[in-house]
Amino acid sequence: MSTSMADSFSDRARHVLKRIPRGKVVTYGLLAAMAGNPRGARQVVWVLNAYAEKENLPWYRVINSQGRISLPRGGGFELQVALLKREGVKVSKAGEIDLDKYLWRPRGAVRSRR
DNA sequence: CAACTGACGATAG
DNA sequence: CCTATCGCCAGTT
Repeated sequence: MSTSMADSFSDRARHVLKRIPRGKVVTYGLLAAMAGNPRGARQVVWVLNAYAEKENLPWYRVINSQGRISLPRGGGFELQVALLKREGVKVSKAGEIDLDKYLWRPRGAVRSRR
């Protein structure tokens, strides 16, 4: 195949990010894992800062493992909450989101043992 | 090449 | 529940 396949973590992370459905969210760590590096949560942050705006990525659909908004008040928090609510995601005043309800589970990856 | 930087995460107290 | 600390990893300086 082509030799120009970057295949970098950043490329994969951005790719996954674009697949997050409206109204759903993923955690930094989960996104990193889906991109091939379970421990690349911090790289995800880097990717978001580096490409989100440029490539119009749904950066606001990424939250931390505790189900909370990571951005600080006055530093993006408000905007992220607004964008999420706009997609139907309920966000508490403290910035908490119900992961059981909104976490994106690609292809029933977890096989919800019914 | 060493040090630094993050919107993190798991763990310990 | 909360703060502190350490480990991770790629991109920057």
